[in-house]
Amino acid sequence: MDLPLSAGKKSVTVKRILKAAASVFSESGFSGARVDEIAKRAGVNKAMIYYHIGDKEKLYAEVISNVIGNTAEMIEGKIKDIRDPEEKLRVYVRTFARNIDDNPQVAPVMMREVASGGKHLPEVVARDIFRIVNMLRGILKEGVEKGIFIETVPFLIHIMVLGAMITYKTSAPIRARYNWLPPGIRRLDDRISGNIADEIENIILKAVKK
Amino acid sequence: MDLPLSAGKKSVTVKRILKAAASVFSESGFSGARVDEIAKRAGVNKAMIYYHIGDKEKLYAEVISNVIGNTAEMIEGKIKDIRDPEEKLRVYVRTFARNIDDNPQVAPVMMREVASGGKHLPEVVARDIFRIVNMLRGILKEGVEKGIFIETVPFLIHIMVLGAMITYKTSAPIRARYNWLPPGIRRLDDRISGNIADEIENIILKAVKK
Amino acid sequence: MDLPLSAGKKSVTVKRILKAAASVFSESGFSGARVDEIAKRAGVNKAMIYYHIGDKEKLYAEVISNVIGNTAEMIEGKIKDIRDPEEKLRVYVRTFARNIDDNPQVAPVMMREVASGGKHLPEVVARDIFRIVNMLRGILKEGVEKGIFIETVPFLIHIMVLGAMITYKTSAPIRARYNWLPPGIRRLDDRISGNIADEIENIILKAVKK
Amino acid sequence: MDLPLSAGKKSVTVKRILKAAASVFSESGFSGARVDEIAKRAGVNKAMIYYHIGDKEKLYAEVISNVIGNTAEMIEGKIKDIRDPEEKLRVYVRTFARNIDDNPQVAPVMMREVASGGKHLPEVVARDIFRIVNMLRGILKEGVEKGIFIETVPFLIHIMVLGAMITYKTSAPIRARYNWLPPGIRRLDDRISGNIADEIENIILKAVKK
DNA sequence: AATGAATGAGGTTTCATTCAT
DNA sequence: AATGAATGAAACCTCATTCAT
Repeated sequence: MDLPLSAGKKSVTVKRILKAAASVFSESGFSGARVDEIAKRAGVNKAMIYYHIGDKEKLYAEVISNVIGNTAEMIEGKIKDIRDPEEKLRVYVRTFARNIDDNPQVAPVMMREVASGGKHLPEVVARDIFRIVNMLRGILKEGVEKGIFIETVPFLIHIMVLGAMITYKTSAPIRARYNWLPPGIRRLDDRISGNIADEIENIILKAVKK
Repeated sequence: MDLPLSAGKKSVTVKRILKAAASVFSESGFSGARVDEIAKRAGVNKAMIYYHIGDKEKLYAEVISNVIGNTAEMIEGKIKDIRDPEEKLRVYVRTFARNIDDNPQVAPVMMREVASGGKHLPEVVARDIFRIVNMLRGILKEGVEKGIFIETVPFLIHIMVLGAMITYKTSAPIRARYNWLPPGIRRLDDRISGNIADEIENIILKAVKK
Repeated sequence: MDLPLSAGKKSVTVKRILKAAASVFSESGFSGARVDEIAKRAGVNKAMIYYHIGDKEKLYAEVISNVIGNTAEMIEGKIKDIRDPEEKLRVYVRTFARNIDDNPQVAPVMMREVASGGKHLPEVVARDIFRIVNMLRGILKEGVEKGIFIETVPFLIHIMVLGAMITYKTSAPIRARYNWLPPGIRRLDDRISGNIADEIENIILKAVKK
Repeated sequence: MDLPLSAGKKSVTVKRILKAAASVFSESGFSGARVDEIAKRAGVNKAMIYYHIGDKEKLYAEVISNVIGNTAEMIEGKIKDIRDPEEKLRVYVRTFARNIDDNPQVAPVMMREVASGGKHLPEVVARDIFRIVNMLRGILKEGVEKGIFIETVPFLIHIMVLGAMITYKTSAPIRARYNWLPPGIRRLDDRISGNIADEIENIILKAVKK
C-alpha cells in the first residue's frame, strides 16, 4: 500500500528534502532538528531548503501535514464497504496500526506534537484527526443502535487506541536497550500490526461489546 | 499526599531551579528549553544552575528523575494493603491518574522522553518504570489465579492505561484551542482523575475480567 | 625565501584566519587569546573560524603546525650541499636565526608550548623538531669523525642554540621597556641574524671545536 | 638549602595560597590558571585569596616575586668568597642550575613571562634579573683583565645559560612523552644539576676561555 | 578569618538564514 | 536550480569577584 508521504508532482529535490526532514524531525523534534542535518541527509545544499520550501517552521509544517495528515481518508476508504460495526471497529484499529507501522515517523512526530500542545500543528491536520474521531463515533453509535455495543465515550476509546499504539511503538528502542528486561517486555516486536494490534483489538472490543 | 518533585534536604535555591527546569523542559523539551528561561523562572542567576547542578544535560537528568522517578514506590504504597485483585487494579489506575494530575510535568516529559527513544532516560528511572509494570503483572496474575481475570499481556495493559492518560492529558490544550470541536471532545476536563479515570478503569476492567 | 606560514592551496579566508590566529596566540597564549580578537584581526565573521577550521583547540593546533612545523625541511635544504662540518654547523645556526627573525611568532609560541609541557603540541611537530636535533647530531658526529670536533651531547647543543635564540628574541620588548638598563643590554637589536647569531655561532663553534 | 618561596612571617594560610598559586600559574600560565583551582589546591576558601592577597593580578605578581625574585642575592652569596674568575663562573652556572632544580616553578613561569613580553613582570624582579647579568659581567670582565677570558657579550652568555637551562628543564615532560625518541634525548634526566650543568659549564667555559 | 552562595560580564560555540556566484 | 561562504543573533557555559553570614 502506498503511503501519502511525498505524493503528487513534487520535484525530486523537494521530495528528498521532505523525506530527510521527516526523519530528522521525528528523531529530534522541532528544536532538536538541525537544518544542516536535514540538508545532509537529503543530499542537497542547505540553501535549497530555503529556496524550495522556506524556513524551518514552514518545513516542519509541511512534514507534519505529510506525516499525520491524510490518515482519515485512508481509514474511511478501508471502512466504507463494511457493514458490521464490530468488523468496522476491528478494521479501524488494524488500519491505524498499519499506518503507524508503515510510516515510522508518525508515532514520534505525533507524540511530540501532542506533548508540545500542538504548537506547530496546522489546523488542517487537527481537522483531519477530528474526522477520524468522528468516524469512530459513527461506528460506536451504530453499534449501540444495533444493540451490540454499550455506551462509551468515543474520544476516550480513540485516545486509548492511539495512545497505546504510539506509546508502544516509540517505546521499542527503549525496551530493546535494557537487557535486564524480561523477554515478555523486551522482545515484543516493535511492529504493532499482528499480535499487538490483535490484542488491542480484542481488549477494545471486549470493553465495548455488550 | 506529598508529591515527589523536589523532596529531601535540597536547598531552597536548588528546589527552585529544579521546579523551574521541570516546567520549562515540560513545555519545550530538552532542545527547546532555554537555560536563561529556567534561571529567570527560578529567580536565580544563571551561573547558579551550573554551580549547584551542572550543565543542561545534568539538569535535565535531574528533572527526569524527580518527575518520573519514584512513582513505583508511591503506587506500591497505595496497593499493598488491598486484597482483592480487581480493587487493586482499580487503585492502580486511579493512583496513576492522580499522579499525572498532580504533577503536570509528568505527561509531557514522559511523552517526549519516549518519543526520543529515551535518549536522556537515566537507567534508574527505567528500572522504576519496570517495577510498575511488574506490579501490574502481579495483580493480573493473581486475578487469573483466583479465576476472575482472563489471560492478558500485562505490558500492553500498562501501555494502554499509560498511553491513554498521557495522551489525554497533554492533548487538552490542543482540544481547547479549536472551538469547532464538539463539546464532547473539547470541554472534556483536562483532569484525568474523576470521570476520565473512572471510564478508563471500567474499560480496562471490562476487558480484563472473565 | 618564502616562509612556511600559510602556504599551499588554502583559501584566502583560511589564510587570514590562520595569520590572525598566529599573531594573537603568540601574543597572548592559548588561554589568553580571544576568538573574537582573532576574528576581528582576520576581518572575518567569528563563525567562519568554526566553519573553516573548528574550535579554538583545533585552530591552535593548526597554528602550531604552521608556525613551528616544517622547519626541519628548510634547514635540511640549506645544509645538504655543504661539505665541511664546521660550515654546516654555522649554517645550521644561521638558518635557525633567520627563521626566528622572519617568523616573529615562532619564538613566543614555541616558548609557551614548551612551558606548558607541550600540552597542545601535535606529534607531527614533535617529530619535526626531533628531525632537526637528529640533523645536528649528524653534523657533530661527522665533525668528530673528521677529527675537528670534540665529543658533545648534541641535544644540549641544540637546546643552547634554540634556548638562547628564543629567549633573546622574546626578551627584546622587556629589555626595551626599562630605560635604566645599560645600552649594552637594552639597545641590543631584537634581530638575531647578524651580530647576535654570529656571536652564538662563534661561541658554539669555539665550544665544540678541538 | 632553603628556598625563598614563602619566607618571612606570612600566615600559614597565605603561605598555602602562594604555594598553590605558584604551582597552578607555573602549569597553566596567568590566563590559564583558575582561581578556583588555586583555592582548591591551597585547601582554602576562594574568598580568602581576595581577603588575604587581592585579585588575580596581585596574586600573580606576588608569585612572580617569590619565584624569580631574590635569585641575585643567593648567587651573590655563593660567589663573593671566591677569587678565581673561572671558578666564579662555574659556581654561577651551578647555582643557577640548583635554583631551577629546587624551584620547579621557576623555569615555566619565567618562560611564559618572557614569552608574554613581561606583561606581568614587576619592575623589582626585572631589576633583580639585571643584577644577575651585572654580576656575570663583573666576572667576565675580571677574567678578561686577568688575561684568562676572551672578550664576549655578557648578556649573551647569560641568555645562553638561562635559555638552555629553562628550555632543557621544561622540555623534560615533552621528551618523556614520546617513546620513539632515542634514549640519548628521552632518558636525559630532568635535573640540570649534575651532568647537564657540568656540560653547560664546560661548553661555556671552553667558549669563554682564551 | 572563613565559608558557601551569588553575580555579571564575557567567553566559546551553534545555528537559522542569506548572499554572491 | 544549486553551491560554498558569510552573517548575526543567541545559546551555553565559565570565571573573576563579591556578599551575607
